[in-house]
Parts: sequence; C-alpha cells; structure tokens
Amino acid sequence: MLPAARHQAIVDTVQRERVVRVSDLAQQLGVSLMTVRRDIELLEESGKVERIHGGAKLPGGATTHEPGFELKSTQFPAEKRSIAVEAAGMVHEGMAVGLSAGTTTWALAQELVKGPRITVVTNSVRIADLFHQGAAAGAPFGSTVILIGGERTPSDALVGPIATAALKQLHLDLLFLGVHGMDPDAGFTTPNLLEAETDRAFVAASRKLVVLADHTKWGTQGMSTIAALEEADEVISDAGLSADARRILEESVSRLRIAGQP
Amino acid sequence: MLPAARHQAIVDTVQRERVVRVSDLAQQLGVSLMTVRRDIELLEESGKVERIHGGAKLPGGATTHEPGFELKSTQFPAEKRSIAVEAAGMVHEGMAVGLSAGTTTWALAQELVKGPRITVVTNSVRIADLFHQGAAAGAPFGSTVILIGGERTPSDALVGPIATAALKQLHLDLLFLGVHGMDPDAGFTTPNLLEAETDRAFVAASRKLVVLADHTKWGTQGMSTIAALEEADEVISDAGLSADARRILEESVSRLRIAGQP
DNA sequence: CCTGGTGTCGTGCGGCGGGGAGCATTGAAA
DNA sequence: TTTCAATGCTCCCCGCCGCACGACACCAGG
Repeated sequence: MLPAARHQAIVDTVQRERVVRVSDLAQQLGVSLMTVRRDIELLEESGKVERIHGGAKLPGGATTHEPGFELKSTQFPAEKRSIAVEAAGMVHEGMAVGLSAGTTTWALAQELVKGPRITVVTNSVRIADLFHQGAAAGAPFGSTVILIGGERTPSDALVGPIATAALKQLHLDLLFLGVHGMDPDAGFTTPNLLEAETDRAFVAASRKLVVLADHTKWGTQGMSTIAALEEADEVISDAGLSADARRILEESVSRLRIAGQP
Repeated sequence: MLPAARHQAIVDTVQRERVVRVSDLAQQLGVSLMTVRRDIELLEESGKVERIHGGAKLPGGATTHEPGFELKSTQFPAEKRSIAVEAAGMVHEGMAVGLSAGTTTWALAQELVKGPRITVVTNSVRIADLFHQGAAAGAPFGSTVILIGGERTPSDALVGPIATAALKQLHLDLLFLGVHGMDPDAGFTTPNLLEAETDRAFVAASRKLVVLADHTKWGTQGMSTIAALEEADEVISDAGLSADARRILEESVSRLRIAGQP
C-alpha cells in the first residue's frame, strides 16, 4: 500500500463517514496506528481532513451538533457487531435483502460485503457506499446494490414519497430493520416521521422481517411507530437484554435471537 | 519495447490505477527498476504523472475516488466551469431543477450550491453529496435535494427501472443534461445504455431541456441516444465549438449559448 | 470539584525498502 | 569500426514504518 493511495483512502473514508477513528482506519488499511496518525497529520496540514481526538473528521465544523450518527456508531461496537454477525448468518447467495438506514444495519452491511453475492436494497447512502467501494476494491463479482431514492435526512437516509413508491415495486426475501426504540406498547419506533413511513414501506415489501436492536433499545419509545412487536418474524438482540424483555419478546415475536448464543 | 510505448503504458496505467508502484511497473513492462524511475522522471517533467515515494500517481490533488471521473473532471476545467456559470444564471429561486449525472452537471452543481434555494432532482450520488455537505456547512436554509434511486453505475449514477419509475412521478421546470457525445446524426448520446434510459426519463419529466456539452463532445457518438438535437430547448457549449457545429446546432436547437458570450 | 481508569497521542529508535550516482554493457546508427 | 544513447547493476543514503515508552485527554464515579 503506497502512501498516496493510503491518503486517498483516508480522505475518501472521511468524506463518506464524516468521522472515522484512527483504530478503524489502521485495521482497514492494514497499517499501524502510528502510520495513520502521521497520515492524518499530513492531511490536516493540506486541509483535507480535520484532526480530532481518536480520529479525523471532514473539515469545517457543523458535524459536532449532528444528530449523533457517529456517536452512536461507536457506542456499543461489540454488541452491534455480534448482532451483525448473527444476522449475516441468515443471508444466503442470491437473496434479495433489504437494509433500513441506521448504525446497526450499517454494521451488518460491513459483514455482508464480505459475504455471498446478493441483491441489497437500501435507503441509506452510507450503506450503498459501503458496497460500492467494497465491490471496487474486493471481489470482481460483488453484490448488486439498489439505492432507494428520496430526500435526505440528516442521518443520510433517503425518505419521502419517492422512496415509498419505489419500495412498492419491490419484493424482498428478507428485511433487516434497525430501530431506535422497542417497547411492548409502542412497538418498534423511530423519532423521525419520514423515516418511519419509509420503513413501513420496507416492511410491506418484505416477506420476512428481522429487527436488529441492541438491549439499550428496549423501553425506548420513538415518536413514530414502524410496526408492532408481533409483526416481526425475528428480533436479534444482545446478551444485555433483561429477562423481562426476553419474556415479552418471546411471546410476541416468532423468534428471539440473542447474538453469540445458540 | 520502445521507450515511447513504455511511457504511454505508464501513463495509461497511472490514469487507470491512479497510483502505481515502481516495482509493479518494472515487472509488468519487463524492464528494470531504474528504467521505470527514469521514465517517471521524464514524465514528471512533462507533467503527465506525479512522482511519489515508491511509485507515481496522477498529477493534481486527487479528491475523488473514481478514476474515470477524476480524469475527466480535470480535463477541461475552464470550459466546464464557464458552461456551469452560464447555466447557473438560468436558475431562479424556487425552481425544480433536474441534474443528470456527469462531470459538467457536477460543475454546475458546485455553482448551484452557492445560489438561491431550489429543489434539485438528480440521479448522481456525487451531486447529492455536494448539496448535502453544502447545506450542512453553509447556509441554514439550503436547497432541497431529491436523489433518484436505482442501481449504481461505475460513475456513481443511479439507473434502472427504479430510477425511471421515480422520474415518472416528477415534473421539473428545467433539466440540465450532461452528455458524452453530440452529433447531427446520432443526437445526444452516452456510452451507457442504462444511463441513457434514465436520462430519457429525465427528459420526459422536464418542461425544458438544456444540454450542457463542451466543444469536445461535438462529433462524438455514444452507443445509446438520449435525444435528438431538436429535442433540446437550449444547448450551452464553449467558445471552442467549430463554426460548422454552431451552424448545425443553431438550426436544430431553439437556442445555442456559448459560455462567456452574450 | 476532585480523582482514578482507560484509551489516545507524541517521541525516539531500529529495520527495511526505495531512490540516486556512477559505471559497464548492449545495440543501433553513422 | 566508431560512437552514442539507452539500459541495467551496485553501493550508499534517505525516507517510511512499526514498536515501546511516557504524557495527556476524556469519562465516570465519589
């Protein structure tokens, strides 16, 4: 890996993710932490990126008060990752798989890039980017990615009538839905009304609904309901889920999976 | 292997790979490391490539990650920019404007970010990104961007049935169409069939069609025709356009504008 | 407000791979 | 045959990279 190529990769990643951490870059690029730091130092001098504690972000503020995509994406990396690995195991060659926008589905996408060839339908620009660059860099035959159109929310999801109309044309084998809240009364929820509408269209287009939600989502009610608990065919969560939550979910959902356990 | 052929091969490889290492080139060309270094030294003096430690990269600060795109976007920056400025003058507050994917429309988008509030409809992820970033960094009230969905081409355009179906729902005041070729027989063309289909949907959705094409596009026939010359309401080109081309275009198109002139 | 813990940052050193200067060799043109 | 340009080779230098250690910043808890 040449320095110039590495610098380019870092700039690309920063522009795509808005914020990246040094450790992730080091692992992704296969170099040491020190090298990444030195690269970021150089790139900062030329104004390509801006250095922050633990990583880099794109220059020119305005990302500090973003509705927390980057914060959440590093909040429970271990749990999210184990959930993603568990979910990736459900995907087989040739399937048509839907991925809603969100950090958990984004973690899943990272797993799926390495997996078998499938067709991915998503309304997340971030996830589409992931497959796009994965296909360019990695295997000659990558998965097909269909990006649903629409207007862009702050968290880079595409929503609105264009998105819902596009989803009406499609039929998916499997939908992985990331949610902001999961509650026995409110069901699966999100704080963004437009996103909820798009997610409902996603659910309607799919034969099977799998909800990805780490244990912190339990008891949270977002403003808008996407679906009732009963509508999910499976819920994948992590070991931190309370016994109470497990009992209720096992009653409501066809199957509850705890990531990392049989 | 003649030196000239070797130089050309090196330039080609650099433009294709964006960065290459000396050792790879040496092995690939069957010459020694020293020869490759000397070649690169010569090519650097003529500005064809830029020398870096361990290899060579294409000159100019690389900011995009698409080889073809990168190349084209630096090919005629002055012409493209003047065309973009001319086109931006046609846009007024509140309009619904379509932008097809391409480097010229991308240049236009850079102008429009600074302009009045409008609604932009595009099938280019890159252009959508531009407005998204601009809105986050700049004015509190940015333009609305609607990204048309679909499958992704190598040049980051979204195409396919999803895209065309979405466009059928929309009606645009003005469409700026970037083309790859412009020819009296073939009309406005692009080498990508899927992109041509999406562009045709764009044309159908728009009340007014403005084609952006620098003078190098004249006489080029892409594989697939988007529209006949007569279908364009305006064509904006640059001063390098031949008198012959001007005459034909003025006969076919309602109005021909040469950027930088009244 | 203070305090400990965890993770990140910066510096110095050693290893390694690439770059450069000079010279021998080759092959083609005069 | 002579001459010259181009190529390859070798030795030495230098920049890049990774490891280890000490300093520091963020976070949580009292």
